[in-house]
Amino acid sequence: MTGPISGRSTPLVLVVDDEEDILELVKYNLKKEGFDVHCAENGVEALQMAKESIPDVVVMDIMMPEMDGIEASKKLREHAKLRTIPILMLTARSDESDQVEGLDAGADIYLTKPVSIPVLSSQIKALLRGAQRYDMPVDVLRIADLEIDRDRFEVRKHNVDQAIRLARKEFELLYFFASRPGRVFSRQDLLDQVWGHDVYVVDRTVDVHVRKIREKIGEYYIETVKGVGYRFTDQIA
Amino acid sequence: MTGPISGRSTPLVLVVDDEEDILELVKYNLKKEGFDVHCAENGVEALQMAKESIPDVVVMDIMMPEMDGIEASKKLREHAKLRTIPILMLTARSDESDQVEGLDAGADIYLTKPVSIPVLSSQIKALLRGAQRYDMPVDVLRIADLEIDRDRFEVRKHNVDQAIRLARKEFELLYFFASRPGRVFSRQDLLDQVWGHDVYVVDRTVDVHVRKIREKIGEYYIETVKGVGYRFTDQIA
DNA sequence: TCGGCAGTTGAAGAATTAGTGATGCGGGTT
DNA sequence: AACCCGCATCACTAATTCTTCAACTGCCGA
Repeated sequence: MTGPISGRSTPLVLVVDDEEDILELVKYNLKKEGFDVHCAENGVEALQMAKESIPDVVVMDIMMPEMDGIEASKKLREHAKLRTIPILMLTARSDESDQVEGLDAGADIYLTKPVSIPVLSSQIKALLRGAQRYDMPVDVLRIADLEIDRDRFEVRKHNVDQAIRLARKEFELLYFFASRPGRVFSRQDLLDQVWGHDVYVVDRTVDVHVRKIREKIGEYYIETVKGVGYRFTDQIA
Repeated sequence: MTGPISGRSTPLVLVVDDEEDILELVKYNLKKEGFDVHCAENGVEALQMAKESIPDVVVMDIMMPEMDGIEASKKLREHAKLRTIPILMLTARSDESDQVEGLDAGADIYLTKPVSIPVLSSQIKALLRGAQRYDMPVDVLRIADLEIDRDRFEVRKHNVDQAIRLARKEFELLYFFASRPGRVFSRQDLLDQVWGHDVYVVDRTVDVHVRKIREKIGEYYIETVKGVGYRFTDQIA
């Protein structure tokens, strides 16, 4: 299960539909898939609930009494706190112009009913992933001429057959850098993000780890920005 | 038209399909919709192209020779520079398990052929919007023909590929100026605001930093106002 | 044309910041 | 218990940046 951006342990999905049996069906199945689910029966209610407990994704029928899905999307996009919530729109009508209208109103994905639960679930996960692609771990991260292998805690260089083994902290630091090439991070940033907010460590410790990484993989990759911090080189793919 | 995250004026879409007539059709229509379009005929080629000119969205058929869409998605997600690119997957097969597999491999949206151009276009725009919402906010000040990038701590000039690196104080001073174009600051103002109220430094020091900035980015940007101080040019090139 | 401001320039020393080698501590292993 | 490894820290050295100063240049008015 992809973790939600909110920091919740299980992502919260707000499902909005006026047909109660569909609502129940979706709710039941999404819960089984490991989501937390809140429900609303129309746009007004949905907006209300969204404001109270900010969901990670909204799944919404387009045809509803009171306030339809299009209108509700627009309202969601107006609220600063809700603006970034991905919206998945559902409809019985497969009318193409509806679909375009829904998307242009701010929906991220448009699915036509009947929708299968596995598909819905995967789409929701895709939306959640989109919200935090930077943190989505891959087993092998490729950058410059490096393959950074998360499972093995080692780094391979192109045209070098011997894999390079890094210590845990060295690896985590390198992985963090390599996921965000070109960006400069202060020592404190790095301590907060790689070591953890609550850890008290002298900031020059970062230097020492950077040195060890450089010793092992080469000087080239991590650059010093004097007076500011370090960055992973942006040169060359 | 939604602006791309890359900073390009028109979003670049990479379309990947092995059927050449479909490729042409999609290309033609997306261009008409205002996108820039690159094409590839299989996963290998797509990966190659993506690395060369990083697209804002990838539209990919799932069934392809050489390397299929699923595999290509996974590879894209492995590359640090490509992993945040949204992927829209297309397929002739409406097989549900394919769809789930595609999404779980890292696609963001899954559409079944035949797909209408307006829908495709709206989905692409939705993806671009989504990427803008989620991607790390970039802290870039654009002025004149400069991009002053605080995340990367460097300055880029339009039509110059080599980024310019300034020392910390130079950068801070330039950023201060560029945030307030046209306004004149006395040396003392600058010392107070950039160096800090409590710092005791001779005011001629400012001159030296201005000189170094001019050496690095060009004479044009910071003007001398005799008897008063300096200012960032008003005229936007 | 000759000072005289005011800004520019080059160079040198001071100050700040990063790199380096070594040390100590602990946890896990042999 | 002795050892190895990973990690944090420190003291020292090296490198870069910042500041200062003084000489220089160009413009303006007397």
